[in-house]
Amino acid sequence: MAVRQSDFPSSYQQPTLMAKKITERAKDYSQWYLDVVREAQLASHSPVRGCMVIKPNGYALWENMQRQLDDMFKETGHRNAYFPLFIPKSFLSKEAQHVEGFAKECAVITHSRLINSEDGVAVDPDSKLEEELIVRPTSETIIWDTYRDWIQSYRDLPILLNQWANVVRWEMRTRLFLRTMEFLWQEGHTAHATEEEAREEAHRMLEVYRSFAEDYMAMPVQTGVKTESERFAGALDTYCIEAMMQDGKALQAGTSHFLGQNFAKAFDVRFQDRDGKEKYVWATSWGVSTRLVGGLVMTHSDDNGLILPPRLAPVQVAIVPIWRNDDEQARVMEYGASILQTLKDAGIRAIFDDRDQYKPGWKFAQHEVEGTPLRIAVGPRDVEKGNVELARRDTMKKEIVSREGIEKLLPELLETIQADLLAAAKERTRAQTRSAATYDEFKEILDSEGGFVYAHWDGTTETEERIKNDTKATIRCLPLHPESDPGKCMVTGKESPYPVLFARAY
RNA sequence: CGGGGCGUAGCGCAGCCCGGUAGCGCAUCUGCUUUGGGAGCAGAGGGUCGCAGGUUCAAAUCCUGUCGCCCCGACCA
Repeated sequence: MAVRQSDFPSSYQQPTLMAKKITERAKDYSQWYLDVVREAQLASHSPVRGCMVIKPNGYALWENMQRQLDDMFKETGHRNAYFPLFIPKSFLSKEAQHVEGFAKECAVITHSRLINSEDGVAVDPDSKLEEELIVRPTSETIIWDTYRDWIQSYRDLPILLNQWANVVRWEMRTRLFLRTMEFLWQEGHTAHATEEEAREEAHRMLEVYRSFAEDYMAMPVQTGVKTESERFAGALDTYCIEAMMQDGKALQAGTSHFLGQNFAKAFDVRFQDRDGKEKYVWATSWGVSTRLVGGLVMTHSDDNGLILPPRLAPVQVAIVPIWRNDDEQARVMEYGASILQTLKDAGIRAIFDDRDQYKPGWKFAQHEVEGTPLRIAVGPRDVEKGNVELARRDTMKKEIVSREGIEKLLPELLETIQADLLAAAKERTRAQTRSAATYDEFKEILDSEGGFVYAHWDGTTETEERIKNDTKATIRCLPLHPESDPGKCMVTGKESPYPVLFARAY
């Protein structure tokens, strides 16, 4: 795994918050989530409605996600590029379903200037734009407008690009990380000569997301394909990864779209193929966002705060020194510093928390609430005996181990924690996944336990809509490679070839 | 957009019903003592009470308006 040495984050020098107050999960999950995000100092609400300030702790986590995902994109042949934040209004209207999907949530730029006024500044009415600009809700349109100029021949294909960017969707109801009006994400946009190749690409990137979620976030996911009503506006097929949160609600954690030739036709992107004929290009797009941070919080954390999987934790090990007097301090500091060096040399992201304005107990609590996977405490007794006290965040268990060999022990232990978190999340998700034979049973499960529910469905949008209205549950996805398991739709009794996955979702 | 809540010190809040010129905890600063699970004592600094009107001798408090944010429901990643 890619690891990086880390010095003490500068944010740690700043005053920290008052005594932590985290609502118990069982009491109010929604409030618990907000409390954890606040106490772990991941993000805070901004002065702007629905937007957030991502604080250093939260951003470091996002950076680790970015770094890993970016490596995975590069490994699958993609390069990064950057397209503008602003999109001419006319571009949005070129693909009919795409417009319909995003029209209701676009920020529109109408003027370019402010003037002085009695209350400070006002919009200068003389600066009205000839063509209004849309703040990108996603970049298909401007990218495909550009691809038209890049593609003439089959030799120009495929184009495999990704961009890291911010996007804006004017949401009515927001929640830190899970749904904000502005969010950070990556969006891949690829162009292919054949349908088969584009479909392969969409599946390849879905697999990248699945493995990232499980291998790095330790967040098990269900993969599948969306129904027509849940499909990305403008896509022929939307593939997704769906994760189950602790409270029994599903989270769409990533999507990969097979766009067919919709955007190629809308933006007139054609190429001359080997056979000399002119054809429209096939497309995909795929993305994950800072929403993943919210998913990570809700997958692993507990009533004591954040729990981070070691592979993504900005700080993997925090070393806390303990002493009583100057003499002890000198010895403990030297001991701790040497351990820090040992860990850094072993490629572990470690910090030595030698701030003397905080007592050890305070630091213990702080590193716990911030989710640091491992804590090492070193005091005079440890110096004398050549030991350290190791504490695991996930299990909250402590043990004394010899300082000798920690450069081997700790990397293994971090991987053990990573594996244990995934196993625990898998087991929880398994327990939260059920099947319902009848509509009554379906409702009963949703109201009592929540979670994923497999049930038969007749394949119509009408029935899907009715279920949503009755129960607030939606079809999260249809299996990618369904095994034949025929039954009757739990609502209409019509034929159903296989069960599909339902849940109430974020 | 409907329902609810909240704007008072950096953060979290009390005070408002019953008007009298602003307080508590944490944080910050100084000093001393402390340090194996969120330290103690003593002292200190810090606030246009969201904004604008109005009532009044007097408004954080009452009235009107306005702006903003958060939470719960209808759309979405």
